[in-house]
Amino acid sequence: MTDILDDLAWRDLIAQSTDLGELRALLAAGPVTLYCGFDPTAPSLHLGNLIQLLTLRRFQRAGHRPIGLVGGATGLIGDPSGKSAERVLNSEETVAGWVERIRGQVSRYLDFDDSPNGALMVSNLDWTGRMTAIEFLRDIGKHFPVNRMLARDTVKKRLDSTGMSYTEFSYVLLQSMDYLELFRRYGCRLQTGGSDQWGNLTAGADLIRRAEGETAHALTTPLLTKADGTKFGKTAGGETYWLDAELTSPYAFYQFWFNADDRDVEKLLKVFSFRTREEIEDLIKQGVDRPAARAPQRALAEELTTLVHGADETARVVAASRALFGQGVLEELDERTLRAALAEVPRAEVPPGDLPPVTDLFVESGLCKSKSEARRTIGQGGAYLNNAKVESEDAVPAATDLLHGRYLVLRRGKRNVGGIEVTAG
RNA sequence: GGCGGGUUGCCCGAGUGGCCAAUGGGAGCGGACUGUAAAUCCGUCGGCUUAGCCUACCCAGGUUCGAAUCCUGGACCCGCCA
Repeated sequence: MTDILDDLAWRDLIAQSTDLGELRALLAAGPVTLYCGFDPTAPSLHLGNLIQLLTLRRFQRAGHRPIGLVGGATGLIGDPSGKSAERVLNSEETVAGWVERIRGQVSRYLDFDDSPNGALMVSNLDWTGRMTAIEFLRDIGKHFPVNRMLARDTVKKRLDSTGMSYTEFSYVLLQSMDYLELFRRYGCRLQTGGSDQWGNLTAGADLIRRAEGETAHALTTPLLTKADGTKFGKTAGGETYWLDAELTSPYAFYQFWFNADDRDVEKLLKVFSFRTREEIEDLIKQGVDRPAARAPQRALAEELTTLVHGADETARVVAASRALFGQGVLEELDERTLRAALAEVPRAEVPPGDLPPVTDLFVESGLCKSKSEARRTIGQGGAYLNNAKVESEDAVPAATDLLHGRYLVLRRGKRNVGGIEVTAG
């Protein structure tokens, strides 16, 4: 088996770490218990969190025991790391709801069994909830010199600008206490996270050394950036790609990977794929040799969509993508697949009877913002009805155009697909 | 408090009485296009019942046949001086 640290290094997944040599020796000596925390700051985790989830999974596959921690307590406080201004506190009920959802998401990527490296799930509310303020201040607070806390980057930046409440100032104590608690309960000796978490991770390792006189490690992954300069995991408009099918449809999720820039695909495969180094290098080569085949993008999209949404869902979105982009013959699609495909794209319903003009349908489906835009698109030859170019601005679909008696597939340009369904009447 | 400059379409920014739905750049969108990629080039880029009409250049009034452009009042922003 390849060394887990070598593998992570090859994948460019190591940004900062405490003593790497020591960590390597520790990992070689036997199963190591490690953890990564996920704060409930939204109803779902997103692509950025996925890197951390997969890192835990990689360690588990290498024979180590991962602990997924959900921040039932820390989510109530708000991590100031990387934030330029104080955050608004979420209500306890809201956070509690998010904790449950995120717990389910984290579980999905780890294997829970009775083996020595079976995963664990915890919430830090388990040990902070019962703690008194006096205990916290005496047992934990005593180990944190204020002068050192003030020197932390996160704090310094905020003191120079908008300031920071005592609540957020204390955040690092809670997260450090989590590490100490997991060290005591499970012998946890490694905490992973994104590079913005470096301060929090090392603070936890420090606390373990002060309180227990033992060495614990921290390892961070670099922040991913895209070749075009936009933030990884965000749409052009800044919208986030979520792991929850309700928030980001599996279709959109699949399309995100499929559309990956050639310049980014190698990086993405290394970071997200569980394929071996040889397989990944082979895919990259295929991409270079025959870019038109989009082999690396396709492999990446299918692997990640399967991982996050399951094989059935992936089969559906692959079929939907092929059909909607004109590679399959729409008329040959069975109704179930067509309906599933259209469920993934912007669409509208129209009442039975005479169909409205194509321009109206483009607006109603959300493909165009106004009728002028729809007319313009048709004039520029970029409008398609059932994969056939719309030739006239006055075009009106006929009843015979309806697929399975009730569906129309609209497309704007090469990539934007929309659907129309005639409501049952 | 005094003096001066500014506020234009998604963003930046030109426009000092009719030729202004408003130059130019960016973003976006369509096409060329081989690939649902990038780059490049071309086109497009307020709305509508589209030979026309409606709404728009910070807000409210006014002058004028006609105002983004002139006048009056107001709001906000920015410099310089106290």
